[in-house]
Amino acid sequence: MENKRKNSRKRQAILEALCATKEHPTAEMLYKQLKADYPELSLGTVYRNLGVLAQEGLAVSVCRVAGQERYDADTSPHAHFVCRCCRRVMDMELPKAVQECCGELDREYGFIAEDCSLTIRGLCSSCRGIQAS
Amino acid sequence: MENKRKNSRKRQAILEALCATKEHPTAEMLYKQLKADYPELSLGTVYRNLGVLAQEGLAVSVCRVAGQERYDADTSPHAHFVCRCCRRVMDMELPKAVQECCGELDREYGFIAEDCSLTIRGLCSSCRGIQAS
DNA sequence: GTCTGTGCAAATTGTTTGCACGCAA
DNA sequence: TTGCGTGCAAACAATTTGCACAGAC
Repeated sequence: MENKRKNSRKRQAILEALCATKEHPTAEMLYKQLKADYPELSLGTVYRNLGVLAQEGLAVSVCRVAGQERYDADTSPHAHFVCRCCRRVMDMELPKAVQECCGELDREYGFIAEDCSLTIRGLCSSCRGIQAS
Repeated sequence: MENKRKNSRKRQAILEALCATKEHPTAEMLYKQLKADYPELSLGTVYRNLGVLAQEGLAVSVCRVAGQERYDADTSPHAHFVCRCCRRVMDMELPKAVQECCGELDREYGFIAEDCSLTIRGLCSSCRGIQAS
């Protein structure tokens, strides 16, 4: 019944890298970054550990951008803005009404809300000047 | 400059099928359903036309469930509930605060909001009794 | 006749997995 | 020594794409 997980240096490194950034990296971005310090690291290990960390609640997969999943170690309730031009993912405040709405789902629909994700897509402040369409 | 698109019977059928359901089907679900009436239909055509319809604003890809994208012809602002057990996707009301928040992104962050998606995951009323974990 | 739409199958791509070995406990 | 963790490469699965032909205009 106990947690049989061992301390793995690589899992630790993946979590630390994820905690240290606000970029909401993809598995591949993490892989490339960590490859410098852990030359023998493999992409499969990154995916496997992101899965483990997600199960443990230490990380979440935030949304998909350009076909790739983005990960975040910040599990507090917040919303995300995704720029369709530079593809950055940025944190935003989550309107209180959304959190309240989750609590009311039970009463209103009989649903149990376990996870809530608000994602807004558009153009960020840097890209709005560059791009028109 | 004109719309050079021809009326394609299959594209029409795909859009109609999408309009007629609240199931937020996957490309494959649409394919299987339409295959009855259009035996020569191919899955690639469904994907291609979903892309075209999305570009024209007649359909949207709503969210990913179990690795597959779900599509919707209802492009009015609303939220979605995804049951992790039966994997149904259901419409919900979008809190007014969320729509307001989109309008304020410009002032607050300098972002231009183009699309807003609120997705809540959990257990639906049918599944909550069946499943515990 | 021209040009868009389609079937088909191959290609692409993000992610997962099997296996043998490595390493933490 | 036990059994989780990892590298590697193959497997997978959803989606995309090239090409030749079909059908709408």
